[in-house]
Amino acid sequence: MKKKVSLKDIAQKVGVSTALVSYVLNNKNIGRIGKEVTEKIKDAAKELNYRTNQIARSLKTNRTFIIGLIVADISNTFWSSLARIIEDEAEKYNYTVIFGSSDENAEKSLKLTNILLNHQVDGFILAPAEDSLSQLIFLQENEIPFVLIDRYFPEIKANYVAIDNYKAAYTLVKHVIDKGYKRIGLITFKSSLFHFQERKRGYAAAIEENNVTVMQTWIKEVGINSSKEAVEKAIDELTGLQEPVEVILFASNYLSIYGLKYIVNLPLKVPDDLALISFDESDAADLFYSPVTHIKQPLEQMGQLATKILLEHIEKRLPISEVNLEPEFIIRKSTSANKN
Amino acid sequence: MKKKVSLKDIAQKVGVSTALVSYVLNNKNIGRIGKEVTEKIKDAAKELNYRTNQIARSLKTNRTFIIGLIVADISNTFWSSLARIIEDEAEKYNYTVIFGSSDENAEKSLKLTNILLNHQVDGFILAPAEDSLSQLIFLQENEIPFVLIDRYFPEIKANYVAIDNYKAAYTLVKHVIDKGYKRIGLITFKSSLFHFQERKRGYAAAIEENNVTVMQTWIKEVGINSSKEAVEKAIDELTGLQEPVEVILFASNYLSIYGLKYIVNLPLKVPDDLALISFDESDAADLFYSPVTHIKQPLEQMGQLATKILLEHIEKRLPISEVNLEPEFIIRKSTSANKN
DNA sequence: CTGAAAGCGCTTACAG
DNA sequence: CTGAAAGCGCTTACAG
Repeated sequence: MKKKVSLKDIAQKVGVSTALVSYVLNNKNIGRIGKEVTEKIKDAAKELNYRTNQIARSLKTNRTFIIGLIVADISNTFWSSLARIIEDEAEKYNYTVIFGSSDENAEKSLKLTNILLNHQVDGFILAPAEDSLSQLIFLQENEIPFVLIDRYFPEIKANYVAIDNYKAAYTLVKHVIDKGYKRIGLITFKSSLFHFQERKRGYAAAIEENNVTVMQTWIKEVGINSSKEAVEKAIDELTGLQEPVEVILFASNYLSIYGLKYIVNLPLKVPDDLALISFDESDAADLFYSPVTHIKQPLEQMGQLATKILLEHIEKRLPISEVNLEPEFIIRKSTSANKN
Repeated sequence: MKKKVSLKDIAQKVGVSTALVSYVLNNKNIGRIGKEVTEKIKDAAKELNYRTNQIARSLKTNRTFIIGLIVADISNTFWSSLARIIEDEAEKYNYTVIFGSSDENAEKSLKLTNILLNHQVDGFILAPAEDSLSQLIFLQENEIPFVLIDRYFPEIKANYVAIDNYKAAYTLVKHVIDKGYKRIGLITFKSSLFHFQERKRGYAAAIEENNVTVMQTWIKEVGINSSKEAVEKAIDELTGLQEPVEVILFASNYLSIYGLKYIVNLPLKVPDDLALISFDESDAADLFYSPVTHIKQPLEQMGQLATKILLEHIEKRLPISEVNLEPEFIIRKSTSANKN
């Protein structure tokens, strides 16, 4: 790289101190510095194509205007959509985003957090992995601002933006129960993460409220980084039961995409042989031959609010924001058969 | 934020200079510093939970270990998949990724480039927008390493990793011509970007080679940030011609996703009434009732190579790398009708 | 109204 | 073998 032009270069050219140049270029010269000098400095800056070295500035000001975003996997459309919204919102406040994918792995997320911390990010937007509570506590102890997104940790009081997953799952399952379905399967992740537990709890509550006992064989929990084969196996088992399940609830878009790609090639037909409900929208759910009834999370709001809350907390000490957003419940063809 | 512990804190605690601490913590003390002092310093660092301030280091070393990634839109699965691959590859070399979405807009991309440059990124991986050639020339003049991904600018000699888009389009169209199709429509972007021009050229070449003249009414060019309505209108026009088109080629996944979501609700049936071919894979193309024959770009290779080339160029001056990768041609049901 | 000086937290050439 | 000193490129409290 060519050597860069610094304040000093401008100062020398104009014949003033770097201090003056800094003041002028940062518009901190209101009613202080003579108009002539100001002009000269601005001209020189333009002529030399000066570019402020944000790193030097950050070292002095203790602010980088970078926020760290740690998601499960940036290549998943749920997270990449959120990333885009966060990027746009951050940009409004002149912040830039540096990101990392944790793969739902606490070790990886710790490593990422440390790297981003070394880069002196001003704060984090996080979708923490299982077993990463200690990392959050560490951030709190060090007074580093962060906002949880999509997720919630009941053990600590922290900023978060999410939906009520219990209610969302309950709504989905209640919908099919009202249609007359009894045997309802769940494909979810084997995970202690609160939102997955809540989804399971909501699922079970809706069923039991209807005086049906949830069979353990109805619940399939796949490893959080499972391949599609695990999902396929779960579907086979649920539909191969002595009394096969009449509905399958997918607890995330990741699961439903794998599931739909498998079911599309199965002889059984949706919704007549099997009804489908799912968390999260996806192109797959839209273009499946029987579009899937699902819960659509308000990504726009989630991303924007998370960013806003984070930036406010970076600016000043504020009380914790705990935000539960209302998801959309979208009814499609996959639950349109009549069981009554 | 709490005040951070610095080298000075460790130095004071142990009673040595910060220089010594720096040497020890960076393992630059081989056969230099006494074992005892080394131990003491390392212990103190651990005890105080020292974290090196990457920003201070960068200011001194002129290296941030951050690469700037500018794509068209991180929420598009093509770019987010690439982002993930680049993230993983970069991480192997201890680099982190800071990203931005240009929305195919040269002004926005200029702004992004400047911001990332201010943050002193060590180099860029870029999918430049239309009319942003001057930005690339600027980077070259300033000797800032970059690699183009997915795109190529014939006007300059620069590192790039892409596929041969002419050949890819030709292959797709040749496939349907061999099946007996004559009237083939193209939905692409109104864009001077080289890869889109090449796709159009390959499309036309395959048709004309078959002694058919390409009708101007077969080619629909929508604005590069069009809504889905523009794609829908294009489809209506192509299928509503006096002599309707028998095949539609979508020049990107963005176009085909919108297109498929529309066509799925149309009375005409794929592949019998209309055959479909497309660039890029997608869940939509997979789950469309008649899965779509397409060109699959080797994202893994593209991302990894782009990252490797960039990092090598950051490390040292090297000759330009121009890489054309071989895409996969995937034949599916959408072109399975027999026209002969 | 203007600017010299100190300092942010590192690294490293150099002197001892 | 060890470490004081300079300096990366900024900002800003403070003195004049």
